[in-house]
Amino acid sequence: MPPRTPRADAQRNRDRLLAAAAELVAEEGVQASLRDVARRAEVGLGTLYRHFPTRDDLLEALLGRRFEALAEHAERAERAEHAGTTTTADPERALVDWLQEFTLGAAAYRDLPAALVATLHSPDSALHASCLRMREAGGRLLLAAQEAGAVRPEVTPLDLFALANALGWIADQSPSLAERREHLFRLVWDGLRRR
Amino acid sequence: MPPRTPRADAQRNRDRLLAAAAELVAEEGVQASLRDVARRAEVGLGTLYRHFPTRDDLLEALLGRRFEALAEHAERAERAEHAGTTTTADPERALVDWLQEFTLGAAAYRDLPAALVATLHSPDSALHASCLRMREAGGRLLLAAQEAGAVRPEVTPLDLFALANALGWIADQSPSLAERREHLFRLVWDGLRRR
DNA sequence: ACCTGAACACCGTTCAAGT
DNA sequence: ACCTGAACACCGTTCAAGT
Repeated sequence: MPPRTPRADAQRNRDRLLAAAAELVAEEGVQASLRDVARRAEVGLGTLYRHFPTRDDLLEALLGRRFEALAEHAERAERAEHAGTTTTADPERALVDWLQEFTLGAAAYRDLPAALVATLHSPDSALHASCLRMREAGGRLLLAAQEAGAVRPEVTPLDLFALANALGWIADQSPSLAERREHLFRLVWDGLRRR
Repeated sequence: MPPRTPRADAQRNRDRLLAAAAELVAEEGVQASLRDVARRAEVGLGTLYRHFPTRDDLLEALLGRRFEALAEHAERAERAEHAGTTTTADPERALVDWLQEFTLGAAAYRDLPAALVATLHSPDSALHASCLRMREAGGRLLLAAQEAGAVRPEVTPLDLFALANALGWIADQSPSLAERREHLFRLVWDGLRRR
């Protein structure tokens, strides 16, 4: 038998929890109180744990679509490069554009970068899969840019992941640093380019 | 009258608290439980708050010397450059060396970088003064390196502070990134150099 | 199947009571 | 002058009891 559709009240509670979490996490960051989420959703605390046994499960529900979109973005750029015949495919440009968007996504909420990096060593996290897919898609864009001679050969996909998260982390730590996000991005990016 | 020497038991408690905090913060990072610190010091919880009203007061007590030393390091290098007559003063080298040490100091404990960056907007923090002195000393080393044509003119002291903290943050987030600390430092540093 | 909230073991912070 | 620990208002997580 195919999976049954969930009971109507369960589905409703799940929706309410996600809406409440989206608000609260946007306001207070990844560390927002789960009790507050349940309260705002007007749902019992146990109900939250039933739907999202772990904080990472909740975050994955909030961010999954965005991360999938980022992976697809990279995969699309990759295919465009392979198909590049008449038009000059520009692997460097493709990587920069993607990296900018990735940096924004990795810092969608305050303290999200730390959660994403933690994912590296906890394969059971609900965020692990979508995070890995993004890293791999970005890694292939990196390789193309390196083969085109635009990026230093000793840069690894992990370096990219680390630096993008670090840039997102900085910007979320202080308003005066948030202003300098693009400037800092350019400085770091220039460190990755072949000279 | 000059300030009286503290009562012997008060001095003893302060020492015990600092010793316990040094251990615990080294083990668990800046967020270590203050209750645990008091317990390990075998001291009442109120005693901890009397000596260190704020977590930042405790951290300043733990790190003050180290930060002062870093500021002095930069100031020494600065004076050496001014006095540079026969020997070739090397402002770039002086800045890199200092920045390496600064990056290590800013990440002396897990999550310390976040506390230091927070200092930017909270002038009442106990960490503010020593942090500011470091930033200013580093800023003068930066200026010298820029005047020597070694570093891009659009890099600010705040950029330096932000990037050093970001590098320290990365290294403390995951063992596999800690291994790449020097490599990442070189990549970022090369982004700051004039090309 | 699913929901609820009390219960447990923790926090940070304050403050009345002691010496 | 300094120390102590109970008290308060919060957490995250679990689980017996309900529908």
